[in-house]
Amino acid sequence: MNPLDVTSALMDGPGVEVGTCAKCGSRSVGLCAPLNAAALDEMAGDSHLRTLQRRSSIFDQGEPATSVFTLTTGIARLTRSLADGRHAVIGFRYAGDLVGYTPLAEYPHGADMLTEGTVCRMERGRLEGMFRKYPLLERRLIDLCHVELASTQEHLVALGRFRAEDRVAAFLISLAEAQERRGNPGPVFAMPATRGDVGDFLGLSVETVSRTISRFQRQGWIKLPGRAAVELTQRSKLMALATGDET
Amino acid sequence: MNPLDVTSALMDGPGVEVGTCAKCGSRSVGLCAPLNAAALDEMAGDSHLRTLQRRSSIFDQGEPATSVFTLTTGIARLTRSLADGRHAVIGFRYAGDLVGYTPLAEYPHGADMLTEGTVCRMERGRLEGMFRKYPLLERRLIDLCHVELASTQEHLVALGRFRAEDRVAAFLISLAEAQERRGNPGPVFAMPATRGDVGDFLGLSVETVSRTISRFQRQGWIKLPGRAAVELTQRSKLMALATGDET
DNA sequence: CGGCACTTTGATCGTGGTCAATAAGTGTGG
DNA sequence: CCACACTTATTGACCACGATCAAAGTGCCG
Repeated sequence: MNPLDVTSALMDGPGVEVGTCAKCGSRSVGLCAPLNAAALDEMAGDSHLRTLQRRSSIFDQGEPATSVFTLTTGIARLTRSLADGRHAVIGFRYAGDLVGYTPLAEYPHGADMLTEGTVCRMERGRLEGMFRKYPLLERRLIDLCHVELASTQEHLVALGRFRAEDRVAAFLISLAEAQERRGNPGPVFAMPATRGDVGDFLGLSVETVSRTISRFQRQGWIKLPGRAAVELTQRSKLMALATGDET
Repeated sequence: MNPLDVTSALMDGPGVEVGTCAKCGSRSVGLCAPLNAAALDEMAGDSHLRTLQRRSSIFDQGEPATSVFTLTTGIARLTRSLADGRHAVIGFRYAGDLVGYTPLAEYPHGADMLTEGTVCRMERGRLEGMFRKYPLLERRLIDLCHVELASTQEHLVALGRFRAEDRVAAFLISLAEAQERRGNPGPVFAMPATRGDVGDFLGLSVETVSRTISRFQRQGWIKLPGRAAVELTQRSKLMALATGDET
């Protein structure tokens, strides 16, 4: 397991049938991964594709949780806000990830787009109806949730016990790993999150994130070949910080 | 939703049949809540009760995840360790809670007892077999997991954005709420966790936890009527800190 | 070009960590 | 029963990490 997973990690394993969602047009890697063609068609029939601009909201914290979404393209940010305006980024989600499923009446967090992208929306009730018909779907949701839980717990350790430098290193590593799992071979990875987003994710101020990234760059551990890109040139150094191997 | 849930919160709702697990002897509030008598019997037949001493381990992080446990009496602590020996407490679990279920090959965290208690062990494979027979069980597991996820995300916000005082206040509130949900009417609650445990849970040092609790006591917000007990005498003050209402 | 959002860097300050010493429980064996 | 060891808690002194405040600097889009 890697440090500080920015996204749910369970990719198709053995025994997973691969199909294509008619609506989404993309190979199903998320919730629908275990479905066959007929089931995929049925899922697609109940769902609606929507294009979203950068920074637009998919749903807000506290809103009635009536829909679930599959992010089909783009990168999203999950946020939790406090009464006084402080807020935290609790995770990032990539194409293929399921967003907004909860058994609670209201979304416990908000979700918005970091890049422009598309989501596939389905009524929560319809999804729950599909569960009865396709038990594999329910199985899949359990697995996805537990993997997400494990990665959230790693994140917890990072916030509770890592220093600023370690957290930023762990973030960069997990960013790279998430994209590698999704087919980007590197060594350059997309980083559409601003310093502020990263700070809100890691419990740090914008300035500390900026200073730490500058330092990594000065040390030759990373390069920033553009506004929204990062290259990890000395990944092992970052990894050492991220895993807490020595100090 | 309350700040910083120390345990999974989904109690029996409408439509939940109530039975008694023959093996555990206790009313089923956790995973088995939706099962009828026959199903409970079958679950009980596949499970084994074990008594555990204080500080003894239920399972270790990294060990093959072959069993799942229902905590039937006592309080447990979930921990995650790093290579260098640092470790964090990622949650506390109470009687009725499911512990150790994961789709991963190895437990992503360890679990040990804070008090003496008993657990009801079942082979993971058998549980998964039960899923096929009793879809309600699978449904229940999804719900439990998502509620746990939401509470872990709250914890994340607390570690990322709360000051030491706020975190300790949030912890005390959630401790009380967890016990109230389980039938302890208060105003005195059990606190078997040491200052060290609390520190590892909140990302603080022992000294900071001790100082903060001392200050709360001096301010008359709490009382400590014994080694492992706490009474919240001015809950609203703690609540204000915990929710981030004003400063 | 101006306006805006984001980033970088510097200076200063405060929260909370670390180190250290003492106190208060808790358990064990003589 | 007390002596002793051991764990846990408390409190103080000091210091460092990272927040905050402030001010340029850098793209980017209308």
